[in-house]
Amino acid sequence: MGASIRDVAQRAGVSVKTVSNVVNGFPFVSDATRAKVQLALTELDYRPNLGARLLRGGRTGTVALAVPEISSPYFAELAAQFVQQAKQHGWTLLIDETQGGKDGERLVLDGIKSHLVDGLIVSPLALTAQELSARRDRTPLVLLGERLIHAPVDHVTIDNVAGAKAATDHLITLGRTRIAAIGSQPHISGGTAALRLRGYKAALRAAKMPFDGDLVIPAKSYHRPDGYAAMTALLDLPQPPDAVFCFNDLMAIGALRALHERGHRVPEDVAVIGFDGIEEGAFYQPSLSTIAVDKTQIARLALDFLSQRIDGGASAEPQEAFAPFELLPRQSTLRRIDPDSPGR
Amino acid sequence: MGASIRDVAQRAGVSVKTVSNVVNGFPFVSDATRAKVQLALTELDYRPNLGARLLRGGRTGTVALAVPEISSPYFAELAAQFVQQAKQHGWTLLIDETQGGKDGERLVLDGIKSHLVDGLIVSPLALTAQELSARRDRTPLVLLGERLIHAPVDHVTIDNVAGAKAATDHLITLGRTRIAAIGSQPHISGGTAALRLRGYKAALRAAKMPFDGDLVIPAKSYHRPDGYAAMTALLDLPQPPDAVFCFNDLMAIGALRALHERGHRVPEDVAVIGFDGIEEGAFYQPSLSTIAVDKTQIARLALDFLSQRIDGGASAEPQEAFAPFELLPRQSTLRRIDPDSPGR
DNA sequence: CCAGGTCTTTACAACGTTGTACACAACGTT
DNA sequence: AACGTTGTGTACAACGTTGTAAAGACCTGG
Repeated sequence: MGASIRDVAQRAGVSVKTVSNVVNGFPFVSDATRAKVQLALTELDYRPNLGARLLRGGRTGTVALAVPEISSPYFAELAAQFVQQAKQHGWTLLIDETQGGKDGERLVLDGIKSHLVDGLIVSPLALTAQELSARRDRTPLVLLGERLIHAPVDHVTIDNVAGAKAATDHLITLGRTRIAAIGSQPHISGGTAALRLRGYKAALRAAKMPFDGDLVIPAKSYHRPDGYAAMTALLDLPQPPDAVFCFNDLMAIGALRALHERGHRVPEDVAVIGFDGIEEGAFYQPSLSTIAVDKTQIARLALDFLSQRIDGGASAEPQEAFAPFELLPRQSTLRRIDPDSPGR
Repeated sequence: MGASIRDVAQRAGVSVKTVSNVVNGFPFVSDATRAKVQLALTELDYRPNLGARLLRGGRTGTVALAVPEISSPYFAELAAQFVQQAKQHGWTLLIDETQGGKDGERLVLDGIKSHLVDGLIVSPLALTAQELSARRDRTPLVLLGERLIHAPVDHVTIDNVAGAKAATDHLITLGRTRIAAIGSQPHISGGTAALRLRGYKAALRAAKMPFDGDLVIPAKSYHRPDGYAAMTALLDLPQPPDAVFCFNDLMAIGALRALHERGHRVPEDVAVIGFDGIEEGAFYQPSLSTIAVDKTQIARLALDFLSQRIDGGASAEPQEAFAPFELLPRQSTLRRIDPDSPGR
């Protein structure tokens, strides 16, 4: 066991409370005693017991981020942003993985480790607004992503409809006429997939282009193999598309892979654009055009919300914020292009 | 505030200790009282206060994993393994990022959040054995990676020399004669880079091939742009190589990108192999040959060690374990190959 | 020299939990 | 009838910290 505040007090010849005051920077401590205590503090290598502090009603200085899948580049990069930004708030970030299932998400929300974290940021995939409202735990919470947008909880997202529309518009501007979409999720309403599909449709409508249901391929898990399979299916159509909007970058990379294997040129035969802006896309061959979401902003906004909640800006209405996105046209859509210097 | 054990006791009409006994599965509680308490427990939605438990000397059920960079695919995939395996031990995993610096690593080791975690797994980049031994914190610790191999601490790694030799052997078997290496770190001794370089040299020696220092390019941070820059430098040599062994997959992908931009065919003109076995490599164009390390095993071994330490297999000598690796030959080295089905 | 203030330090209680020690009942054995 | 045994429940203290309240030290001005 390490030294307790009691040991320090004894060594410095003062009361425990005085030590506590020094440790916590309480202003009214004379320089003389402060020095004595500091000395004892370092001599004994004192480290406050977080358990006791926590019990006393304090903060742990820890916030948790729960994502569906930490090995997915988008979430890994997002988590990295959160780690850094959290540091600036003086927080340690605890990263957890829900594995996309209801159970995992409910577990986190129900606060397995409640009391251990000061706040919670969750990127839900499966949970419904109903289940969310039923939660008992009182830990401050911020949601990420687009589900549950009507839940009574702070929420950070991006404008998925606008992003999807921008992606599709880009393909239209290039003169493509049969534009496919990969990643719809017909059985889930109100989710990211539904919003991106809406943006896709809106762009087609605005350009007075017909909507062809055969060109919309559903996907379950948004990984590379899903994009690969979807693209394969599209190429098997009697009339294959000349452009594809994938609802995330990972599927876009799977699609690019399928196109190459089947001997189609990108972007000449088929243009491909993704969504997310993961680093992997910038270095892929060809480099992947994408709608890059501002992960730094997402982290910043979410942590600001959380900070407010924790510091007791209590009563306030649930807030919502939108992080910006950016169209990054790269080789997978731009025909004539000098090899852009990688990394961008 | 949630209900405390006191509230439950009152409602059930028993003492607090009895409630505690029920909660913790203490055997000598009659079925009648047990039922009463259970009822009160669920009615009040009781959740034990971890702070108090912790203070009382218990465990938190949390272990921390500290990696240099969570956004790097290798570490993200590794972390995902740890999350899952930790779940099987009944632990929650706290992921932290040291950002590769000494300060970050020392901070973790010195136990900012000591008392909060039952154990610690650290993948050190910068810390020396000396600094490690000086640590005061008594939290059980397991190291990952190859630095500090002589420190008095449990350690999980892979045989980097053998892995690097296997990679280089593979290139030699293909008949390559000018084999470059990307990723040396001349100023750091005993680290991963040094070991992989040693394996590379051993393979050359065994094949009676000359060692050419010009073909060994140092790299600082092991990211895609580092591989890109290194490959560019190699191609500018009067006698460029016909094969490259990159010390990790990310740099290999950067190298592939550079080769493509300069119009070289892979593997016909230059064969490329990486190290790590990240998912990204399987889908790259061309798919990346690699030495795939068994991340599942790494996580399992490390958590087993930690489990032993925590459960007080105290006195035991520091242990060391090696996780297996596997040569995965793919398109970036194999000349004639039907497009291998992606994902492997 | 004292009242009243400011600055500094302290004793005490409380946070919620569990280990220890003990009380009490019910039982079977001498 | 007295005894130990076994099973079931309880009171109390302690873990390390900090908020509260109040005591002590030291000033200042009347």
